[in-house]
Amino acid sequence: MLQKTVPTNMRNKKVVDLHAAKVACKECSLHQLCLPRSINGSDLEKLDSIIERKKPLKRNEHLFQVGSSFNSIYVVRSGSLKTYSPTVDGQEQVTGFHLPGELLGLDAIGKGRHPCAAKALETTSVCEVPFEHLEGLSQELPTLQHQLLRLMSKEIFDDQELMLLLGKKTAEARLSAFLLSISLRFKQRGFSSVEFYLSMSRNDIANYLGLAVETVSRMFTRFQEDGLIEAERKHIIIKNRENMRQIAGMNECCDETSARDSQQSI
Amino acid sequence: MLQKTVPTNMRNKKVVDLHAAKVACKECSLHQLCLPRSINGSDLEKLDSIIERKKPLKRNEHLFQVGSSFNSIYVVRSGSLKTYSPTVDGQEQVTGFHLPGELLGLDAIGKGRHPCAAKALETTSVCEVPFEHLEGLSQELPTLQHQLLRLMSKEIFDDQELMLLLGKKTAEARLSAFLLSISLRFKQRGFSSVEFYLSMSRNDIANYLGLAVETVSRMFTRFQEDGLIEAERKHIIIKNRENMRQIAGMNECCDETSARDSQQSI
DNA sequence: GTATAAAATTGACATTTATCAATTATGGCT
DNA sequence: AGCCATAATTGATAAATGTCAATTTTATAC
Repeated sequence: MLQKTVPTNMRNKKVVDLHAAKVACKECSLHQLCLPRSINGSDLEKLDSIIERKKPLKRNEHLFQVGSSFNSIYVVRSGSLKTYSPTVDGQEQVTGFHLPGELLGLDAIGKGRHPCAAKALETTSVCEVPFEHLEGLSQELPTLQHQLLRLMSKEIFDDQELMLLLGKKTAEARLSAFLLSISLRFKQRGFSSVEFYLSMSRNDIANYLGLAVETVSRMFTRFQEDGLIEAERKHIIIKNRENMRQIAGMNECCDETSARDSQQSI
Repeated sequence: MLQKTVPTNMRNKKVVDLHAAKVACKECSLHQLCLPRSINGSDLEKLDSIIERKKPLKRNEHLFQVGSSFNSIYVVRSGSLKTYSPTVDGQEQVTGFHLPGELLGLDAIGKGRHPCAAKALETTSVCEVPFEHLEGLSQELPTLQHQLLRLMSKEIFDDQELMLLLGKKTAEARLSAFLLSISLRFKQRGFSSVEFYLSMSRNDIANYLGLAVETVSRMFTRFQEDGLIEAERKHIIIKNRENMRQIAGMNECCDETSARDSQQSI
């Protein structure tokens, strides 16, 4: 049941609004969790039976709030969300954006409470995976346990990359890396990596990258002047990926690595 | 076997150089992994049998290098290490410091290669836990699987806290939060949270916090002028924890939460 | 114990990015 | 379709932190 029917035109690489996109199961991060070759049909049904589908969230609705008790992890099916934590001074820190096929809630296992909130950036639907059931099933199915550990490890790895960005990079390097990251993730989901729509505001981007909105806005302007991108609001076209890589301080290998990894698991 | 004999004077809260400290097993992050109440004697032996003790590392020796293949996770027994990733421009980004009882290598599970290197900051000994065996044993022992997931979740959570620090906080807030974090971790291991020795250089601290060495040095000076700490090189005494909390932008609850969590698991 | 290298500190200055303020554009709603 | 709140852009200025350079202190090696 997870492998939602996907219109054929969605499978082709084309500009697509996440709002309308259903992720192909083959691209879904749960692919290895729910459809690994090593799991046979009846085991698959077991997994399928523990997954609950929630009714779609509207824009700005919360999937979970800060401090709410942790019961399930979630997988984005369509749309997108941001996760954010409150800071003492009443602000918020955006900790991540979540596209179809990506998991939410892994940071809550330890304490049993969600340290961040998750809010839909657009109309969004998710699969809910009750954690107790997932743990139980992982106990039976070694490949499922393995995949779960891998996905959590990937999360740790990705967070460390972001730490590097926040700690060491200039504003233009941060924005460039951000756009390339989004581009790659679209590509991995079978959509165009050259032309896409951002579902988050400039404010959210700035917050995520540890910059002021104004700085992000200026960087968008500069990138256009320099012919790196075309941007009209949320509609982005990557014009010169190679230069953007250099600005982001990425060597080609980074991109390759990520791409390779994604084929393996996510 | 993991519960290494600890001199009684080490169990008391006193100033201690990590160099000489062996973590008490009760404080060890592997406590729940290797000695959970729900695991009986024979199961415990199974776990014990898969753990290998490595000969101590000397200062500046590597536990693993960037890109080396991932086979085991490691737990610090005594001493301390830093983990760091190379950046394109030949610099490095310090991604973490690891005190006795803390795990290393969780970020490598996903790709099967270590994305960062681990280097001893002083004479350091570690337990090596072959990952395949750990996975296999987790398959048998639900509590072990659960604990492993919890520890990975905690790592994700901690990384997100650091992201917040790097993205939103001033230099003084970063250093203050850093010192409080170290202080708390000493406390959790049964050592003084007021007076301790840092095993890392100012350079490493600056790198970790995304600051210039000079800035860190100036902040140390300012903290002393303001009576927040006494610092002579690596020897630190916390004089005014409450003010430091405020500067770090932490509400009291943060500290509590961390402390509570640590009792539960780490 | 002395020489040498490495680490830490301090000051002067440059640069980046944040902040404040004003304007324009956009999207949601009736 | 038009109004209003929100989001985005742009400019001017200020503040924080980085960079460069010099000095002092500490650690390491012979």
